[in-house]
Amino acid sequence: MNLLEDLRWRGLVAQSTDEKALAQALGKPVTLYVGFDPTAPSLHVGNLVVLLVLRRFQLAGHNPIALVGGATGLVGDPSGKNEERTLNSEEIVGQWVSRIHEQVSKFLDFSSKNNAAKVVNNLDWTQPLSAIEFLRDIGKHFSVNQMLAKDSVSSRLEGGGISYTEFSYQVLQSLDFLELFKRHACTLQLGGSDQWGNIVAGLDLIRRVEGGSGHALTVPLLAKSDGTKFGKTAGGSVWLDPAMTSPYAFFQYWINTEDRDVINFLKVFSFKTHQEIEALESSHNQNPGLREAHRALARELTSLVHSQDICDRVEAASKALFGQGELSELDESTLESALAELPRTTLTSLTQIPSWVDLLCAAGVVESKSAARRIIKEGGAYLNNVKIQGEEFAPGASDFLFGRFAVLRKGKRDLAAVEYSKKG
RNA sequence: GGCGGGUUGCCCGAGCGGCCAAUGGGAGGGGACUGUAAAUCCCCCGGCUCUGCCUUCGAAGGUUCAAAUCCUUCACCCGCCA
Repeated sequence: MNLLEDLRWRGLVAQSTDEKALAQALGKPVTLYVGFDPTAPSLHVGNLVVLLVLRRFQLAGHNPIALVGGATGLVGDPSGKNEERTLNSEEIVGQWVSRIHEQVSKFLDFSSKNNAAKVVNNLDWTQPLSAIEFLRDIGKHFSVNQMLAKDSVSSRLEGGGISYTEFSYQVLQSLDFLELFKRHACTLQLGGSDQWGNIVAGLDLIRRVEGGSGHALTVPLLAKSDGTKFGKTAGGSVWLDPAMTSPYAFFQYWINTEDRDVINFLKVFSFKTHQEIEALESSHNQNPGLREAHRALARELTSLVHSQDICDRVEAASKALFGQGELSELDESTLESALAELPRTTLTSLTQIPSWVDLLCAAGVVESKSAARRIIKEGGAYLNNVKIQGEEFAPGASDFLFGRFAVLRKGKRDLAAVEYSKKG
């Protein structure tokens, strides 16, 4: 099975230019790119879909380029947005560029002899361009009529309006493709399906300027079966940066995947073979409660994004905290390392323990005292896995396991730790 | 530049002088049932020193015993005209 067939099997092909020509071109190594605009300090799991497709291409022997949009990030892509975005400062975008550059690099191989990866920044060729050059040399190749016809633009003309800035975005992205075509003989651009218009605009530009041809391949936007957005939790996006989404939370996100999505997610995110995935599928169908497929998914992604080591720790914590046994039956060091993965607060005294309400609040399990009271009243507050109803409850020194730890829980799976430590 | 319409809680969207912390839906949260799943049912969903008080309805002023609701100015958005 070749790469394209594999991608199709995984449900990773939304649209492509001439399929036969593309299949033929992929017969030998091609250079391809994917762009990531710095719209946040970190990539999130949604970005991972395309990034991992890029990795699949590299594994299949092709030359991957990850483009970080230092320029396009300053302008703002209207695709998929129904409102104009507020611009971020150059300083901020610059910081994000370097963080994303670093992040993207973790998924590609730069030391390969034959097809080492590259990371580029489109600011490098966009920055030196003067307005006049841009309008004469690039702009002349674009027909406003065609630009207006693009979904990203036309939907905005009907709805929230669009600025000249965002309207120009497709020109910048086209320029990127052209530059990479010229500099690195890059002939294929990958992207999410919302990028189709921008990608083919680039192909047009290459044809007009260089008389060259290339290919476009888009990846479907990943949807969950319940129709909600993939990659979001109550707290927001699931980020790849461990400082923004803890590895523990990251692992839990995957573990909590809905049953009907789990096999699909394995296909999309995992590098397991078809046989391995099919085996997980049948075991999942036989005994979904065992969550083998979920576990495999969580484990593979956590070790890929964080590390094997971190994954092991986090998984151990997950098992300990959600195990059937009593928390007090865990030994001290197991409990300690499990709690290390949770959000935590420290108390410096066991004689003046905050009230039950304050403790939940301080641990960050709830956002406010009102929320704490509400959750207590509803029977959703637990101390060391024991439901505590009644806000007058006063936690005492004896509630600290080993004299050191209290485990707070809201609902089924939202945990936090309180640690007693003299040092503070 | 002119005229008209709009800006409400996380989102959509009612309200058009007191009965408004503000109808309804969605998202979200909790409980029950399960498997740290889904579906279903029930409940909750601004904050606090919580039978009360405080801060919210684009911003700032004003009228009034009383304003999300009326007036003035400003900002932004949308439409039509120039």
